[in-house]
Amino acid sequence: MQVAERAGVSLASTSRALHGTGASRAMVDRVRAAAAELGYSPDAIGRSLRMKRTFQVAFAVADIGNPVYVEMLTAIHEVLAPHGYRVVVMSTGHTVASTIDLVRSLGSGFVDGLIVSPLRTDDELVKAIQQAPVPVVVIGRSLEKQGIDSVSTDSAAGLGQAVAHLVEIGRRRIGFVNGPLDTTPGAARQRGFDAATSGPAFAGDHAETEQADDFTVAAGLAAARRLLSRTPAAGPFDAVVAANDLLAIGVIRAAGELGLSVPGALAITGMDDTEIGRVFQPSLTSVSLGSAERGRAAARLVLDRVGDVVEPAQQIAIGPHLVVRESTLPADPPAATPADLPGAEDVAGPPASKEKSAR
Amino acid sequence: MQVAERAGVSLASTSRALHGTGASRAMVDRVRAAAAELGYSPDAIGRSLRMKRTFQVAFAVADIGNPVYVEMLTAIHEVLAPHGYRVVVMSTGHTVASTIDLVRSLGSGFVDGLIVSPLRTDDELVKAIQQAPVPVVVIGRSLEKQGIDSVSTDSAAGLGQAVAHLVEIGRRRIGFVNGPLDTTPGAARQRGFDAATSGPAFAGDHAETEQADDFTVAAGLAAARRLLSRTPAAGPFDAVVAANDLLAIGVIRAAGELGLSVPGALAITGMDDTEIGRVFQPSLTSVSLGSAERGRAAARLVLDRVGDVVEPAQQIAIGPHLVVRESTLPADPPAATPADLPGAEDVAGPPASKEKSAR
DNA sequence: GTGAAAGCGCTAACAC
DNA sequence: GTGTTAGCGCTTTCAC
Repeated sequence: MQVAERAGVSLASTSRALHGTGASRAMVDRVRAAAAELGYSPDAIGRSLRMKRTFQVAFAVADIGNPVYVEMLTAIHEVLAPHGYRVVVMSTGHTVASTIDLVRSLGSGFVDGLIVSPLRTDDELVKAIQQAPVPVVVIGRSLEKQGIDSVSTDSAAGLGQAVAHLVEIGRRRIGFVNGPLDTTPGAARQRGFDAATSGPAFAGDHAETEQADDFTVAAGLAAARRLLSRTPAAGPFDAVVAANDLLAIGVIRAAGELGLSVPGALAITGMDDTEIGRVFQPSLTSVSLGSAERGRAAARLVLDRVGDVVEPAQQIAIGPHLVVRESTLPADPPAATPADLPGAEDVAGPPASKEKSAR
Repeated sequence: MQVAERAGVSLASTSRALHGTGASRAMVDRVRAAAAELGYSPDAIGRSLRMKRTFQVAFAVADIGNPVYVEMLTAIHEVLAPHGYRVVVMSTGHTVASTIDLVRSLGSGFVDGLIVSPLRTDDELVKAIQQAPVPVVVIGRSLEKQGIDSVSTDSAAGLGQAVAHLVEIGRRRIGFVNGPLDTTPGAARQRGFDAATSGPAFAGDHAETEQADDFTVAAGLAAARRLLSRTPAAGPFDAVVAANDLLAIGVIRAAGELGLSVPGALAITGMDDTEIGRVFQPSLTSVSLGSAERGRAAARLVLDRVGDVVEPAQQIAIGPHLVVRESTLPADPPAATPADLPGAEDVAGPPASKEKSAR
């Protein structure tokens, strides 16, 4: 700041001039000019120390490479950046313990808030979040009762939508390829499948689950091989519900290996409605969980909180909705592309830069 | 810090005890205990102000959603996190001007270094980078002569590899679907294609370029439709080289529309070797540009620089290499999946968590 | 509307 | 090996 003082005014005035409040036109001009000349921009750290705000928000997930989290990150960034907030990417690690460490590390005050989507949760983590020194928003299961801001979606209901759709197009023997049950999404989706396929409401003849080791294509392929090698008494499977798009693509590949046409012999649904599913051949029917929307909602929540809104914990729910594409088309069309790019039908969301890319 | 002083020692000792240097066993134990009791962790901002280091590095690209950048981000994070560095995600915007603004903003000192991969570059940006107050590493074209650390790859040569491969498997009439020419990658790849298909070394009969509006699936589909609607005098195209994987997938879809089998009637190559290409049906032959490796290299470079290594600007080149998959298989196999998951053959790189995902 | 001065939390000299 | 002290760059009272 000594530098900008070359404008012949005090430190205080310089600060005031550069940062809005209470300075005369003349002062502002003078200081601005001097600052421009010297190529000066105020030090973010000094500012942070004084103001006790870093203008940074952390986004933490287990695996930043996951398309779903990438969509969230993009959305979060888009909401936060215009407000002058930077986004710090962090990893929760794969265990609850490492996630707790992460939350505790907020104590050093390098961010004003945290958006976290933990794969696994327990009471200790909940407690750590409750005691966190900065606002924390959880994307995942609802924690309203625990007094924690959260953005959730009903993936169990989403699974119900997928099953209902398959039954509606005449499928009766439905397999479910799920990911690890000890994860929050894995557990929720299992609940959804079980609910949808048990009781008199289920019009199908058979329902069966096979568990994949992970939410990946490779794991989906392996699990689907196991599932499809079995033939239920009611007859061979005519549909498979996958717990996410990556698993679903593994299932499609397994179907290919076995010479099963998709959707002719085997209809397949995914979940998350990711780009990869939209452009796949056949394009993938998927339950959208509104990843971008959840990201935006979470970002707005932290923004509220850091702006010292002190209302009680909020819970925002984003409804799942099914997007029907080729992989569950009633008739088995030739391997041609539909008139427009698959996925064109569901450009309902924001006019975001979906399918954008380069280099 | 007043708090931790409850341990009955001075501020300085507390700092020393918590942060390594020169404190007795007893002191360390005592302070650690007190700190643990009070749930204290040292304030990152105060520390930064004093040390003039933020322990943060920014990673800036035009579009964080692009799979290539996601791979880089993951790799960068993996290298930096163990060294105690946080990663701040930023956007370069789509114009050179906005990228220049970004570089200038480093003046406020919120990060210790920047890794940037600009789509477009000009002299002014180069100058801004040279004058930047913190180390900047550019991923893209080589800027060694300009005294800027850079990590580059020879995508032009990579295009040559793709063309050579197609010629080798007997293709003679090769189309090229490129992205915008006014981008650094677009220009380089055009140069590569032109070099590979002109002069006596080219054993093919015809070479022709069609430009897409963007590096996306949709743009690739549109461009491929235009390209394939033309029939060169030498005969219909029997191969298409795409400037990246997303464009290539657009080309595959266009081929589907026209009833052209891939690779039977039309062999197709992509570039970037992304997950989406690896799992696609048919899996995509692609020129790997070592995204993760470039990310790691860039991260190590900034790490060197912030550790005040003062050597002259470095330039690290990552060689492109072709990964052959189904989309250019000499014979047209039935639509079955190969024995293992496509892409399994090229797990040469790090044992990274490729195809990892969840939720 | 402007200047002077205090102090955010920390680490690194510097004495002892 | 430990305590004392200065000061990093900024914003914000508090006087004027």
